[in-house]
Amino acid sequence: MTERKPRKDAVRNRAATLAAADALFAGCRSPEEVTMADIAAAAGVGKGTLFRAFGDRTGLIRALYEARLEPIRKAVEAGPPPLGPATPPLQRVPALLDAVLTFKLDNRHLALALEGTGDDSPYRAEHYERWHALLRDLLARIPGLTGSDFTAHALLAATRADLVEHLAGHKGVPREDLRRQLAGFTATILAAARAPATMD
Amino acid sequence: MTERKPRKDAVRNRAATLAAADALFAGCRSPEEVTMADIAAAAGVGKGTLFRAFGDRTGLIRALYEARLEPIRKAVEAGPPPLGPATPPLQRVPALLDAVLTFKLDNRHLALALEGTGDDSPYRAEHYERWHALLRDLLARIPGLTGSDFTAHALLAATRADLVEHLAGHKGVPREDLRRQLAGFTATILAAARAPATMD
DNA sequence: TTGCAATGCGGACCCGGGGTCCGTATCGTC
DNA sequence: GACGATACGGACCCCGGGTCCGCATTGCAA
Repeated sequence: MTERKPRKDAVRNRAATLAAADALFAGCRSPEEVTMADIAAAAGVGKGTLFRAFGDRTGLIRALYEARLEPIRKAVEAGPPPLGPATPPLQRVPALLDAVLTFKLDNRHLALALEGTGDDSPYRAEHYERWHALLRDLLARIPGLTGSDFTAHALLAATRADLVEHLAGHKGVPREDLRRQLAGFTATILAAARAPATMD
Repeated sequence: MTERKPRKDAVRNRAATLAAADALFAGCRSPEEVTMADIAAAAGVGKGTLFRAFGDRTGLIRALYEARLEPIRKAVEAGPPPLGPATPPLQRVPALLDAVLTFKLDNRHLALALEGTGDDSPYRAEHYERWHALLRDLLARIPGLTGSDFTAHALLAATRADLVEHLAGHKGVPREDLRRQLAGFTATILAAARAPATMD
């Protein structure tokens, strides 16, 4: 009912804008130095068009981000192990976190831009909710683990875009090292499930 | 040599500005809606004075933040246990993290404002470096724990201002609950030191 | 007390970027 | 080919961070 098929030039412009924005963000040190006018110009489009299509800056970035995230989302929702739903929690949790980390490594600019919008916290984004809920439920199914809700938040916090950027970008930690570190950290927590903590 | 004693009105204005800024940040939902002009007006001071005293917006916020942080810093550097240097790592690490969390709970507005400046990541701030180095060294002294550097980052990430705000502010998690959750999480990691993870 | 640098004050001003508006061009249909 | 609906684009507005410079205060010295 509220479904109006969009005009052809609209879709083309939308695609052009996304491509241009992606390129610009990828080629800049800080997402802040990419202005909306830049993107419009690079896409060969007027600013009005850009704002009509995405609402505002955050909308544009979010659209880019989710487009990139799509394959991973699918792999998680209905893919083969170790990411897919048929995997037991003890293997799936590390796989999920590694997927998130890998994604942020591959899309540093986007993740940074998204978290850096500043209008509201990244925790209100729906994709964060999804990741968190999934992780929490998996953790809850692991016997011996308590505080799955907070633990899920904490694990995801270890993959925050600016932390990844700081370690991989600024400090020069190699990709595989970072993955190993996160895997080790995750394993530490999961291992504790079998030898429950005594808060002495 | 480069030490010039400041004029009296300068110190008074500086103090007035800090007080006004603190009050304004405390009374607003989002730090973004407090403008420099607002602060200047509330302090009964011109914008020029404000920028002369603190350099820029980040400088002001940082000054506020560090002033508030001072007592904790001292307690950590040369205070009694469990925060002081005489405490063995297994007790001091949880104490430190709880202190950080408590501080952020008590100064949500400041912490949010500081992380939200957006000009560069919170990981470049010197106080972050201090916390991280201290935590890392403590963790390194715990036998059986590996990856102390990353673990320190991850633990601190669990106390990020916007996460705290999301849980305590938006989701309404009570203060004591949050502290317990973080304590539990920390304990989980420390406990794993005695029963090392087998990354099967 | 008065003179005189030096230091600080303040608010008018600038600038750059996000977001809007509306006359005009394009699309798609009849 | 014509005409309503839809989208375009860039001039325009607004607002906030940061600057500048003529003027006031301070503090030292005579």
